[in-house]
Amino acid sequence: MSKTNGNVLMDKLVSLCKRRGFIFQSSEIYGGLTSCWDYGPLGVELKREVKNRWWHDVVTSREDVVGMDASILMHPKVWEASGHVANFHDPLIDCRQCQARFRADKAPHYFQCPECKLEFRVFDGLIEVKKELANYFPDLYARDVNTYAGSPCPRCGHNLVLLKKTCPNCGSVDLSPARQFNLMFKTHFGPSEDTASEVYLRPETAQGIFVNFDNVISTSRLKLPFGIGQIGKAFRNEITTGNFIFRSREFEQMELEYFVRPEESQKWYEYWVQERFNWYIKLGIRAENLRLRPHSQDELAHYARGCTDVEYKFPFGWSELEGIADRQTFDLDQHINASGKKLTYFDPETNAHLVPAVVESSAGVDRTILTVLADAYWEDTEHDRTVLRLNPALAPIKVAVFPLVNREGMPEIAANIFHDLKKYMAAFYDDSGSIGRRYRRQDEAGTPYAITVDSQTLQDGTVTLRERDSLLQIRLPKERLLSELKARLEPH
RNA sequence: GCGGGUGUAGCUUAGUGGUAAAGCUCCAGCCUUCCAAGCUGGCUACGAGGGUUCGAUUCCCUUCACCCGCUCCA
Repeated sequence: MSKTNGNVLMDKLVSLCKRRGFIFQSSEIYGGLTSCWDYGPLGVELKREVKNRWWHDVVTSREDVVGMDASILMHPKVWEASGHVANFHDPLIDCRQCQARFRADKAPHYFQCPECKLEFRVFDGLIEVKKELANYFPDLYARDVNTYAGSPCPRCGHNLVLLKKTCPNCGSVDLSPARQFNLMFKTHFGPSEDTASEVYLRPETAQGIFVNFDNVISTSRLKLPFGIGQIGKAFRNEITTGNFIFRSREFEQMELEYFVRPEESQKWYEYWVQERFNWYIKLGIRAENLRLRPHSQDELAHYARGCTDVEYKFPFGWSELEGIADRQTFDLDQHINASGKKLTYFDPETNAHLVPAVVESSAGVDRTILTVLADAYWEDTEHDRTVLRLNPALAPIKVAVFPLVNREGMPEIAANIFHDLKKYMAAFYDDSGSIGRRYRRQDEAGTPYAITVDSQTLQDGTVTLRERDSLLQIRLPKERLLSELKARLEPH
């Protein structure tokens, strides 16, 4: 799909979301706030349905998973132990020549020995030297590029100097200094703004699970393997935001940390990759728009043994929805070392303590919402209507109730049906304008079913039930509506 | 943050140095026996702030937001 078409589709989606009350720009009356979005009356229902499905499928329906809900503000040491303080930033450089922006360590670095004039280039972690000098560099993969300047020349032992850095795009040396971007939000804990009170808004929910590991296992009688799930907000000062709700600075995650015996982590990793992929299929996302993308070896964090993304084919291209990672014992080890506490599992089989490995599944709520909306968006040219073909179980409004015309008691009968159904599901009553207009409105909101009271209802008590996607109608006694709808709305 | 593009009603567009038009949507009615029909009436806009000017939506500057790219991830 061309970029232009993708943009058009995204624009239409953004427009529909606003028009129908799914998603609004944050603080719109003040001009908006970059990358922040608010969920309106329909959007919040859709979001709740998505989160409820996850919570049900990953937590409550499983015997081996429990949930929790940690505070967004946590002790600053959590983020030192997790590695976020040290690593959650990227020094970036701008090329003044071609305007390219790149990570500082991606810029080719030229080093020279001032004594013997040995020269070499480090590019993307790889040392490049003339063949005849190769034996001075037995380890062709560089250490951190920043450690070469001042280190001894492998040929003569004098200290190397950094000759220049160049733009990986155009080769220019006219580069801006590297700038640090800390991706964590800092805020003040307590009313006095001294540095001692600085804390972070969590950049992920996972750490709330790790730091509560001991609390949970000592109160929940869990046996390996077991998982702890959490849904909650996370905050990151992303350098580049955009694509509607796809990448924002405040977002919501659905994370599962699944603890396993270290020797079984591969098995469970594969299990969860498949499980999570299937979850999106079950949500009703078309399989041809979903794929799994295993990370290559050089993409992996040093402690991770495997990582696979679930990707969706958005109008703007394939992008990550969720990451599933085999993180080994890294996270618990870090907190064990930093806190000095024993975050271990007592294994009754071997009568010994062990640190479990963890398989993490980290999904984006907002990205799932965007996926659901993009996948459901359909322009039905045959009937000249726009339809959100949402999975009925996810739809913000499950059923709309209409009187065909506003007379002969039809509105009263329809209103009674509406009130009865509203006790059990999100229902919507509408008696304005033509019947066709009312159907169209609900099509755009993704309402899967519409009930219409007509003149035959006055005689035999039956009503029509219209299906959103097929436009087919069945007629049934109004007493049977509730059981019929309940059956149809059951998630499968 | 840097570069490029965009910004008039909910949406799509028109227009002008003298404070703005239309279609659709929406709201209130009328009329209507099943898919955006018709009739009447109504609400709603020049993203924000400065400057130039007698007067700025229009010209200039700044700013904000959105889109694309660089980058990153949920």
